[in-house]
Amino acid sequence: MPETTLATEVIRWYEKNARDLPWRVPGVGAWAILVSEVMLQQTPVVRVLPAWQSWLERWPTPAALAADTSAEAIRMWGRLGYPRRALRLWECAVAIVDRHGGQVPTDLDELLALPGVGTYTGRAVATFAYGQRHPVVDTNVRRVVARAVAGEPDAGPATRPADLVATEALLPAEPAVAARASAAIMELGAMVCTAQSPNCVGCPLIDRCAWRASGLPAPAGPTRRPQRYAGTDRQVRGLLLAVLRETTGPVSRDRLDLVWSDATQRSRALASLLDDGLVELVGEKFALAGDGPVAPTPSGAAAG
DNA sequence: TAGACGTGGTA
DNA sequence: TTACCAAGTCT
Repeated sequence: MPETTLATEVIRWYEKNARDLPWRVPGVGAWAILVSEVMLQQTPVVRVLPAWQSWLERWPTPAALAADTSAEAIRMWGRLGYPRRALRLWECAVAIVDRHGGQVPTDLDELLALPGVGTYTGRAVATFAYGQRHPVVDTNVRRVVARAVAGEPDAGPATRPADLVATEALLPAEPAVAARASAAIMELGAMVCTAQSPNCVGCPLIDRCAWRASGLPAPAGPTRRPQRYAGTDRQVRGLLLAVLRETTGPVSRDRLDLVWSDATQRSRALASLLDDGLVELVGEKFALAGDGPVAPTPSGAAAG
């Protein structure tokens, strides 16, 4: 058994091999890190990079975003995917201004209470922005721990409390070092211990990996049903939203009818967008939420 | 807890 | 071309 800990080994590897990602630059604020974490949810780094830059140039603080409309946030989100994240991030900015004086909270429970901030994102912000000691468990970390520690070919489909416990057990005592370890394990999962074809030869854990030790057993079988996209409501929602994103004001139903031939599915998709709060009804027309004719401003003359 | 929720790149 | 996958969250 090696004398060093798993965390020490991975941190050492990280020092040499970490990518130069802008949200990892020392001094980057909590807001910038929060934005990166939300954008990174289910979205590859290469696509987040330019979006993150633009977003922060326009809205360098939660207050700046909160002062703008949710419609602008949804527009700026562009084609990153899962546009509900844009709306939640905007709601998040509003909540940060309302409840925390414009400062991203440091307390984990307060972070977790923010819209769009879940088990992973809350701990990621508390850890990477504030240097606290929390298990930061994403799909990469779960995979590394499942393989290296548990000897299993892959992690389960969702993060469970047990995953947090197992990861916490790997963290060094010192908060700053634990934070480093979390970033390093995540990076290892993203760059080396990948889902598809792990590069075991380049892995710092090769000599202590339980999965490797048991002969790299293959995954049991089809873990989940494949997710189709073409022809789903999801695709129709995307088409509908794309039209609204590219238009400044409200759009007629006739215009939206052009994006999809099946009226039933079209209506269902539009209804779900309204239900999600991504789209709003403006008279007979439809607009991005917050893009309505009258955006009530607290300082405005209108009484309301 | 399983399923919904975008989008685009790679094999 | 199909299938999988990419730093999850919410219901």
